[in-house]
Amino acid sequence: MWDPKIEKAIRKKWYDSKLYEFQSDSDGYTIDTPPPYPSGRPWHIGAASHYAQIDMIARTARMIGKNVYFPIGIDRNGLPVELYTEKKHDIRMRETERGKFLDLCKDALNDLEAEMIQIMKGLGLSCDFDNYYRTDSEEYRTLTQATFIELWKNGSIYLATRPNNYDWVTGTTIADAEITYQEIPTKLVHMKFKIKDEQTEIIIASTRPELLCACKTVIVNPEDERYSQFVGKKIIVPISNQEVEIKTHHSAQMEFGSGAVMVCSYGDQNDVALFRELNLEEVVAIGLDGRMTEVAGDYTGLKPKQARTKITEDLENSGFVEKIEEISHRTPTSERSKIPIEIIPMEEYYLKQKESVEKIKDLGNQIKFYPDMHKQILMNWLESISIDWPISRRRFYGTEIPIWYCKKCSEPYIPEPGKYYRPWKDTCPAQKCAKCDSIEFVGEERTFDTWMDSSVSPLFISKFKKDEEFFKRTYPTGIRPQAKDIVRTWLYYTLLRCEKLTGEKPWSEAWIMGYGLDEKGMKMSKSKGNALDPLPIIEKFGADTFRFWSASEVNHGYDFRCSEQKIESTKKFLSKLWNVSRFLSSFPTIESAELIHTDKWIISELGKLVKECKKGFNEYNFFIPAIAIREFTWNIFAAHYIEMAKARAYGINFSDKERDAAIYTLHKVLSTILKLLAPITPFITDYLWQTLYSKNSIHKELQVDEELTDDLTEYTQKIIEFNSKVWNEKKTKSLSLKDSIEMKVPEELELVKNDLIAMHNLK
RNA sequence: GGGCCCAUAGUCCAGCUCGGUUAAGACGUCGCCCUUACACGGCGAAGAUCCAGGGUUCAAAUCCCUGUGGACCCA
Repeated sequence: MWDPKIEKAIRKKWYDSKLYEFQSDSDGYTIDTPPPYPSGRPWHIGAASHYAQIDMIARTARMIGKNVYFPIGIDRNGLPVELYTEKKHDIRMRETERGKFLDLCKDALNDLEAEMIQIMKGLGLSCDFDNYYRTDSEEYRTLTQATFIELWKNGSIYLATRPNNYDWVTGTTIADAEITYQEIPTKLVHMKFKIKDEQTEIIIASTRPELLCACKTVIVNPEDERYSQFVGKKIIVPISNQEVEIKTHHSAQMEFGSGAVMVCSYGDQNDVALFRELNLEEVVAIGLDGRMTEVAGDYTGLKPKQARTKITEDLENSGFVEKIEEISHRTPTSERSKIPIEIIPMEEYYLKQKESVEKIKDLGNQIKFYPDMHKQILMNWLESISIDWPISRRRFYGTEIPIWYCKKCSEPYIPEPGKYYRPWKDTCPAQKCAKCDSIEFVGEERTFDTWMDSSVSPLFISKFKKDEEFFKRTYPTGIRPQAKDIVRTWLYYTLLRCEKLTGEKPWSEAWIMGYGLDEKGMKMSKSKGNALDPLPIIEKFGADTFRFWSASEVNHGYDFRCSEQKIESTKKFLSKLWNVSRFLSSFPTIESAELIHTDKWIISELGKLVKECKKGFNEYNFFIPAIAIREFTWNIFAAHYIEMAKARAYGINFSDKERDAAIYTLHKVLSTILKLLAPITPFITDYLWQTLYSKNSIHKELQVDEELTDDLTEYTQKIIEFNSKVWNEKKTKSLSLKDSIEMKVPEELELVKNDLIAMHNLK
């Protein structure tokens, strides 16, 4: 029986002999492997499946003769490790000395990373573990900073104070791409606003009454006749008592609430747009600590949620409330901390992206997507880009923004690219300010959005600005494999950065995989508690079982369900393959033979299989070969051909020539199956290959090609039907399968008659 | 509100591009069976109004339209 414990020794042999080494001095096929983030156990089973499939891409490419450059990195920048470290040591980042905090993060990452690499090796990945990179290494961060410096110099980056998405739990700005929307139950408060100098009231509904103090106007739809008489008049905001003008704007929906909308800085992105468009004076009602500022009067210091409760009570007590509705509101929340974000004006660094949208569309169209439908995710995202990308973060564990400012005149100093800078602790490389000659500088304390690091991965692996010759040979790289959910972030930002820096696409192909879902079809996540830990599953059933499950479970590009039971049952196929091989191992291999019709029949079915597999390999869709191989091996080769050829292979009542033909064909078919399976299940195929056919690894072989043969596949159905008929007949008559029976082979099977007679012991 | 994908046996999934087979396979269930590779097996059985309605057609799971339900993305 196939024992997955053997995998360990096989793996060791591969890695020790540098079987998958890339020849860096000649042209290669480069995989822009996603550097996984070591966020701790359990590693997502969907991710494990994802990396297993990326490895199949590499192996497929090697088997068609490509010199595969398959680097692997670990993404180590960003928020998750900071939160992990805070929790682990029960400390607060901002209350800890920065250097010490960074050290603690680094230690945590090293532990998590070691475990992650063990899992990846366990999966049998054929990437270059000896030279794995880290996105927080001096070398990588130097590149991130150098690309920033270049973009700063060519004017692609600027500082601006704008209303930004602010996550007050983690204390940092976040990009639109880091926002997720959640339906959250909330109260829609219908408030009475009094028109100045009149005895009339207007009802205004809002989910954010705590922002009354930041209300600068009330808008109604220009078409809305109910309010036309009030347009231009002053209205008095309850509680805060400021007077604001009623204006018309098409964004006021007549059907929502009363049709009149209060505009505050800032309840949502529409407010932001209105403040800009109507040139309203911004009021900062919520501070960086996530609490109401002094403009909130009695509510100063409260968190928005508390202030909302309190102000709602006060409004009710003062008779300003008409009614309160319970509604479900689509609320923007931070992808990281899961809390509703606030929109707060802050100064941040921006990378221009609006101007690049058309160029990125072009690049996107130059790239072949597998599957093609997922290109649409990128195109949809490009359509919705409305502001530039805020790239600075008020966090510690990230690549530092390499800028110093003159203490006296605030002139920025940008260092030379090519070195790693830490302005929060390093002294400024400049002697004096270029503008005012002052000699004192203040280092920038902020770090980059981690996508600033990840988005240069194709440049890093192709040695951009480091090895010109290698870069020219390697870039644009071959393929970017990645998951569907980070198209709008990783894929998009990489296109943006690489376009700006090289003017070219970063890869020729993009391969987009779906998500791993739980048994019920829900997205798996640690927080929901439905995440499956891949490690014990791989240990229990072996990497090949896991890999074959991954390939055979679902068509490429679609989301897939994960269940341990399904993975376990996949193991049966490997056992089948093992037993077939065990049977064949009792026969010698034969160079050539004169085939009879039964042999030619299975060879033509084999040809069909090869063709089908090639189709799948060409699209890097391993579902196609996995399903086809299983079907062929189990239900045609083992069930029918082996049984038909068995007597002949043993040489019972057949000539030596006929015997040799059977043996030759058996080995021909099995060795082909092994090669076709090699990219999917590299362990068992290599083991069997070396046991039966060669001293060398199967992973040094080229993939089989179709051979031109007579097409006898029309017999397949007839053979299956006849065999079934005989088995049924014996069953009805309570005969054992080896018992003799009187049945006539139909004329249409005349060509394979002798094998059928021997197989069924026909009279 | 817009986009995208999906809907086929208890479960997963193929077939749909290019209309015509008895709608394939796997898992699970149920019978029978040790047949010199394999009981992690073999043989066999049950199990599908192909989401609904309409249209095109001699013929629709497949093409078109309209719904319904689900997933994801965006506003």
